[in-house]
Amino acid sequence: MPRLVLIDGSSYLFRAFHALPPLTNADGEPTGALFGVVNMLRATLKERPDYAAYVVDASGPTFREQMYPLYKANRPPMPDDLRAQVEPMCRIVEALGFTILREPGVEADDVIGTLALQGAAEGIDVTISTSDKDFAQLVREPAPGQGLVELVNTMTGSRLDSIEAVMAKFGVRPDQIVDMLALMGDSVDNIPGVAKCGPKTAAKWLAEHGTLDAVIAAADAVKGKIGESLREALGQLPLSRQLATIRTDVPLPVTPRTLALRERDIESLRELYARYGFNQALKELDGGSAADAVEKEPGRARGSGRYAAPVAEDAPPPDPALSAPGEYETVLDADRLAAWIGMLREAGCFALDTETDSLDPLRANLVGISFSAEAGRAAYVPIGHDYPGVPTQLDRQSALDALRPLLEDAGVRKIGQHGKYDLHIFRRLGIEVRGYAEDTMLESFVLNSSQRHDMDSLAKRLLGYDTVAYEAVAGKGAKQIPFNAVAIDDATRYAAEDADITLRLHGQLSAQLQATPSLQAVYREIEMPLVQVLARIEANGVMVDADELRRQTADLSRRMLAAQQKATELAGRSFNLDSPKQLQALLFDELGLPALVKTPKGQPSTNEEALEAIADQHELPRVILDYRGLAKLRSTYTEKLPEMINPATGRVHTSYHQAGAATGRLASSDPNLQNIPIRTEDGRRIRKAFVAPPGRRLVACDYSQIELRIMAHLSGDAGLLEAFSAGADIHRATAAEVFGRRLEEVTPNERRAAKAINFGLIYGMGAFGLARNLGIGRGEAQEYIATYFSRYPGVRDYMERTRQQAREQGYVETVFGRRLYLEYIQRGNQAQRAGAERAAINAPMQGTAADIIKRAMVDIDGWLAGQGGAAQMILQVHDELVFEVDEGFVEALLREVPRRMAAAAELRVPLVVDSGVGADWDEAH
DNA sequence: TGTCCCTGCAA
DNA sequence: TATTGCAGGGACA
Repeated sequence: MPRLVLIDGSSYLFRAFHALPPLTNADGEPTGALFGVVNMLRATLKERPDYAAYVVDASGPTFREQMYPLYKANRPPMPDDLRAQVEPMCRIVEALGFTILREPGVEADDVIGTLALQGAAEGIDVTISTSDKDFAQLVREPAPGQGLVELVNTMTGSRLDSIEAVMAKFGVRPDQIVDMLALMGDSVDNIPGVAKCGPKTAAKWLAEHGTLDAVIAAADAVKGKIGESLREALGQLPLSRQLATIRTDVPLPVTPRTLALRERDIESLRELYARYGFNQALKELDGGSAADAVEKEPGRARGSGRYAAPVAEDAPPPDPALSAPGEYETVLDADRLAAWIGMLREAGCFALDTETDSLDPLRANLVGISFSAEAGRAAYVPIGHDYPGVPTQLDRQSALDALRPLLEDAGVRKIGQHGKYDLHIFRRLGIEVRGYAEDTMLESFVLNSSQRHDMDSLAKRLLGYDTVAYEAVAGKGAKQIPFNAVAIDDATRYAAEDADITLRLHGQLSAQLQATPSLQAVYREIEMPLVQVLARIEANGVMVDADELRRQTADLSRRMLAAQQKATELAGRSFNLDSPKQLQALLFDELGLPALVKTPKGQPSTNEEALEAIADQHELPRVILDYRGLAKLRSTYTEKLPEMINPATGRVHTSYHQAGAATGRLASSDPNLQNIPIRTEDGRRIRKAFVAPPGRRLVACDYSQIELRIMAHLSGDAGLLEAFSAGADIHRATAAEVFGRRLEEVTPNERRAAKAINFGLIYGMGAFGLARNLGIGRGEAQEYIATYFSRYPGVRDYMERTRQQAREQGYVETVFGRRLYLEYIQRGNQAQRAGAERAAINAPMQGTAADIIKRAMVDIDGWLAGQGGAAQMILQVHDELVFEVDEGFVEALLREVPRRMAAAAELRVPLVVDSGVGADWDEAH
């Protein structure tokens, strides 16, 4: 949605004049207010509004003075030092590309009010940039076809973007603000009000009566001194209300659409900045073009590259404050720590980061803590540095004890970058961080999941800033030293910057999120609540029977050896069975077997499909296939999992990546517990090693066919909806439709084919893929697909709509509004576009399923918190949740969890949850 | 030592 | 020429 920024120029000028020291340039001209305003405007430009206006008061009387001659009568004349800055300010504002508006007869407020409502009505999101609280009366929430109206105060960073936010700040709704202002009066503007009535009283009355008129009507009933004051003021109140009302119907020579931001006039800016001594701004002008060039390098494509960064955003101008080193303090004594804690508490919101000696949050030791509540200012508290000659640091326990009340205070909001890591560190030190409210990694993920979300990338992309690389302070590769061996001065540069940058990133990212309420909701209602849930699951871990795995390793080893001997015999020479390259030479060159499958690089493939294809021509391929299956299980699972047991807990703790999969799914690593085998007998045995401790059981609950159900919901196809509503076996029902059978006539083979079709549809399959999967001809596969679509026309239409939508807007959405941007859908080559279309088909289903289970996890976690530790969530595998449960609590859990999972979304088909109980994961599944 | 390639496990 | 991931071993610079 386009955005219009309306800047209340007069209010900023006054604020900056009084807030900043009386600076002058080399010629002695006053520049303080100018400096403040220019910085504010450059910050505004960084957010790249589509339209912008800088609104100031014209000279001469306004309608308010005609209405009430005493209006603003006691306002002192503008100081000369300020007056002198007005003209240069206008020149800079012009040169920056803003339109300046000055309307005689009305105040700047009325011009802003009029444009704001016009803009919102035209579907433009409007940001009013002001330090004047009276504008709260204009706040509007977005409606269909209409933009929102929000307030920001760039000086303080505060933002009022919803009715709720206004309520929180003033205790009344935006539409009650004028009534409140009338009751309170305003001594600065000389608006009369009720004596002794401040915001609290006004809000109380309005909460009771709703409107000023109702308060007036009920005035006789108000008791006490304040009641007398109210009755005395009655006559004045309607006038006060009128004076406080910002007009929204002023005839203007412009409309929002005529306020497009102009190209900035570099030459004039250079001259003006030089004249007034704005060196940082000047540097930005000169450095800007170089930074742009750097940023326009293509982003690193990831994975298949079917989607990646969407429209390459132009590099933001580098933050000038970043070109100078930030004001970073090393905190080495208790007094400074106390001072910082006081500051952070006062700020109410700060960025937090920890430094440790390991990447594994369940093993890492705390080395230092950094925080920042103001851009450019940050502190680093070293507490675990350890090298010859290290300065005296704060004692770790006393530092933690000092920080604990702040960190555990839910009323003080913390901002982090991948804060789940820091939550683990503090939890292991006995501190439960509360008020973990913002995570820049997740903000970035929700805004555009296919970009990178590490801090270095974010800083580069959003701030045009190169962070101090970890390698620069700790070295890299074999020479890397643990962070506790890094010199404290270097550590401060690195760690304090992390907190500083996190805070700045949040400023940008939260503003971007505000612009899209659906994304804001995904972030606020799904991702942020999930952070603590995932941290708990990771901390719980799962019990693994190492002895069982060792027995399996021995068994696998024995069978691998036999296969190896057999293979050597068949090949007539020894070779490395693990080497695709050697295998390729042996099979296709020496033995002359046909190479029917190619790798993506064009080499003859030795993968399963290729070996199966030649298994009837030679004995060797079958032996290799057997060997491979065994080797995979041993190297990836039975050997590795025992090594992953955390000695401190005796359990295996995976790590869930919340910003891992572009569709919104979680990913798991170290170890990956989302790909434990199940399909073969040998593989399934590994699940027997995932066990419950004595007195407990494992309970597994999984969604039945959730993605197909989502397809039914999204497509609205009558046949599919009916099948699910009737509780049918969906693959059997599909087979009956496609093959023209009655349900009971469907053969196992037909059901298998139907299942392949159903899954293929979820992945955007074509006839070629289905043919290969089923081992049938392309023509036959095409017929199946055609028949499927004729039986389920809603699905066909939905797929076409989705492609269309993806092509037109560049992204697709889940039921809950999560987006996946598809860069290559518009500008890729043929293959890339086709790939992007398949991803577009898949993402709404996969992503909605991810949204649903995430919601269920948050809900269930809340429920479990009240169950006294009788059960814990220990695994998530995309459509399945696994719990470790006291034996006596199993029944209760089975009553509650499937119900809550099924209730996590209201679709046009029921969500069905299956569950199982056992001593190990295999039994429970 | 770091990186790419091939392979294969899960939903 | 079927989606999303993680990870192992080999090969090579």
